[in-house]
Amino acid sequence: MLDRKWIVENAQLVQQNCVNRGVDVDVTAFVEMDQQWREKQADMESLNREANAVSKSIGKAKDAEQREARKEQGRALREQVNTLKAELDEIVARRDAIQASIPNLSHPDAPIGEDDKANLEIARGKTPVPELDFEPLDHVELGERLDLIDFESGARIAGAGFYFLKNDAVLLELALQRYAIGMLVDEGFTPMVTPDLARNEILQGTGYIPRGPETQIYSIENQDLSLIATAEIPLGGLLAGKTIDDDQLPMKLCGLSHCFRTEAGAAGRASRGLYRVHQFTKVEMFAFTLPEQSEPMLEHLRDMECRLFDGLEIPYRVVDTATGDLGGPAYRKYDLEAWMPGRGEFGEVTSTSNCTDYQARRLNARYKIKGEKGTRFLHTLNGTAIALSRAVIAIMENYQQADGTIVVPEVLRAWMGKDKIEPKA
RNA sequence: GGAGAGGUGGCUGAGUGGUCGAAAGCGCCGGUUUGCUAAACCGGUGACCGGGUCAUACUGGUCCGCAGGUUCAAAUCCUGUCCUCUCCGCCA
Repeated sequence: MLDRKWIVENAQLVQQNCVNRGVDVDVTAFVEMDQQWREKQADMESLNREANAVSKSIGKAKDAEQREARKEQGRALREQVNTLKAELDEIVARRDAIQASIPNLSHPDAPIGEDDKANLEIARGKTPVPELDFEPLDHVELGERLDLIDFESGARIAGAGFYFLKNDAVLLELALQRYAIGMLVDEGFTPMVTPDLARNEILQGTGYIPRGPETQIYSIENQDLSLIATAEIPLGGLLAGKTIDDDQLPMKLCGLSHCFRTEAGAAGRASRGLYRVHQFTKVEMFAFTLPEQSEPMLEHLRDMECRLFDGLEIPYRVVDTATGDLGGPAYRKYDLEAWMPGRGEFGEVTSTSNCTDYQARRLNARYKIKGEKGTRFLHTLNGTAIALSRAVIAIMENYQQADGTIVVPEVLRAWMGKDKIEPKA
């Protein structure tokens, strides 16, 4: 969320930003409620002061009669405080609800537009989109022919959207994990295998809504826990409620986790096969930084994504996400979209966002500059290193050969122990 | 899963109903002393939300894991919850 005082002081700018992002928020109402809150707060504090004074004087009362009189006075005052407190709570609840729905500010260079159609292609990967001299198959077809993915059994065991990876697909997934994590560790990221579940409090702190009609999140019945949708959740939660020294920043982490998404109502041709599933494995980058470090860090995360996909020699484009497509916490976001011959179009494979202090404020993650007074909110960034399911699609489809086999990308051969995926003899 | 102990400031740790936002020590900051360093000595040193100020000063409130409750008054009593530690059971 944004800082309350800052919103009040920049109401018009905030309102305009909401418009640019296509979010319907009444900032004026927020400002009014904040004003009311401040007034009532002052009233309550002065009543409290009185009541405290009376309470203190009871211990020093001369006799029982005086003591009883003061007790009565104290009771009456506390009564008033309670009434006022109830009103105040109500105002705060409504005010905070508006505050929570206000999205982050947007980077001045982010393209302004309603939805993903306004996204701006800003770069291409090193590998050009190939001209195939045969009709390419999509990964579903390939997976079936080479016995790599068993959607049918996945559906029987857990429902549509679940799958078994088999045979070389498993080796491919493991090779990709090892490839990505290796490269990240070399760049100073601390690798972590995270919990696949998190408390709802942490989900909310990172900006995910655990329950409700539009939720993407699986929650555990009778427990205050949900399955994570991304390692961003536990990694962001790592510093929730904490204050760290500035000399520990920037902090670069990479998390390996499973990701679970309900994907309610998202079926369709474009989400066939592995493209949109309920569970997948992902290597995620995450960074906590000082405010002045976050913009260069976003470029760094994007560069890591490019290097990973250039290394795999997969054609892709980089997209600068439009304001209307940013989602609440992101100040700026880049997506990598890999060429997927089976679909005949680019498909999103990574996404990296600078959330500035928006996420940190909700998480209450702060830093302290040594020798200075006070604390301030960190900046947080996240970026996909490799989302296994989608990277697997890109590899299968781009590396398929006319003879139906799949060549293994050079950089993965050592990890896979082979250079070609072929039908079993 | 069962039994027990405990969660207090940056850290260690005292505090069982009012004089406690909290002793003491450590650490940290400033100073004195001192060939340098160290030591010693003196002083200062929590966070959050308001009011106030150009900014200070000044000032009100809240905070002792978290959430409730009892009371005029809670770090202290009660309930729930989370976490940590020890023992037992179970298990990869």
